[in-house]
Amino acid sequence: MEILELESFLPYRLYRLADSVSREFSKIYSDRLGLTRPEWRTLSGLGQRGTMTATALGEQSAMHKTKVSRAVAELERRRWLTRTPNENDRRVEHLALTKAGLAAYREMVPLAKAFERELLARLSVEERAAIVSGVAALERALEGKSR
Amino acid sequence: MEILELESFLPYRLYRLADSVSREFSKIYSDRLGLTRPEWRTLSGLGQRGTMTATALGEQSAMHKTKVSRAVAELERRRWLTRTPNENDRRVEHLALTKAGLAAYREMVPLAKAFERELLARLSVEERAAIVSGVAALERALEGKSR
DNA sequence: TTTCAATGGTTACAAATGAAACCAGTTTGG
DNA sequence: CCAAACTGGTTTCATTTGTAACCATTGAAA
Repeated sequence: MEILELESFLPYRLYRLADSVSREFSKIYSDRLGLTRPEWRTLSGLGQRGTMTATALGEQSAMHKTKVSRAVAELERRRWLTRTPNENDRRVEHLALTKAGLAAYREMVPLAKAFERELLARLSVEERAAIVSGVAALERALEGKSR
Repeated sequence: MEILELESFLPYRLYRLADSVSREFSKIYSDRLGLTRPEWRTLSGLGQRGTMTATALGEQSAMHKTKVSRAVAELERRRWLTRTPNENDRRVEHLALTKAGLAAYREMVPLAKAFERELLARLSVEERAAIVSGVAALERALEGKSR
């Protein structure tokens, strides 16, 4: 009978790997700042780009709009971001970090970079190149088709 | 000010990629058999190994024991698996697929393999080698440390 | 204009999840 | 023996998630 070896099945391995990395990383923003993943991504997107609409945030960070909506609401509650209505189109709001939000972002950036660095430091030069280019290749392969 | 580029941040890319692949693949077992991911993994684990305990299932397929418990309950409800109490240790149950469960498994295996094949077919030989060895390298790097 | 489809964003509801408490049963150390 | 401490597995409860319905506004078409 034909069997499937789960441990070698790429979708499974990929998911498991991502999950485990993400879980590890989440300790940083969760333990430290009490953020959820959508909240962290929102903080990160706004920190990086300055000002964005909720839709743009969702596109940049691959989040469903309800996730964005809730994350934004929570960060607003903490007074880490503010909304500014768009003059021309009153459906749209521009989101930006406050001083406090920016401070949190600034605290996170070096931690995130260190995390990534340390993760990659456990690999050899070739392995690092392999994972980076392999991921990039799969990303390209999925463009359009998925999502 | 130091910023973090989310789109290049490995944990994010990995998660996004895995999520997208997994979502795509889930259509197969979800649309076709109405299974959730934990259920699919349970089916797959038992199909592959024949008989397992819930704990073993959780280890093999990286699932929390509550997920396993619920997935097993659902597959049992469908009469796709049966439980047999362990003689020596009455806390333990051995799980195995029924005829119907096996039939579902047999239906899934070629689909899963085709999915993986088609995904990899979009990559060049080098890219395929890169993703496979990169993932393997990261898996090794995480052994022990995480989870 | 008025209507109708589309868009930005929020909300309501149901399902999936994780943490912790729990219930057997089992082992270990006095 | 007997009382912890432990283990396999389930259940409860609070939180997170996704889908779909929704509201307000805008743009396009008639």
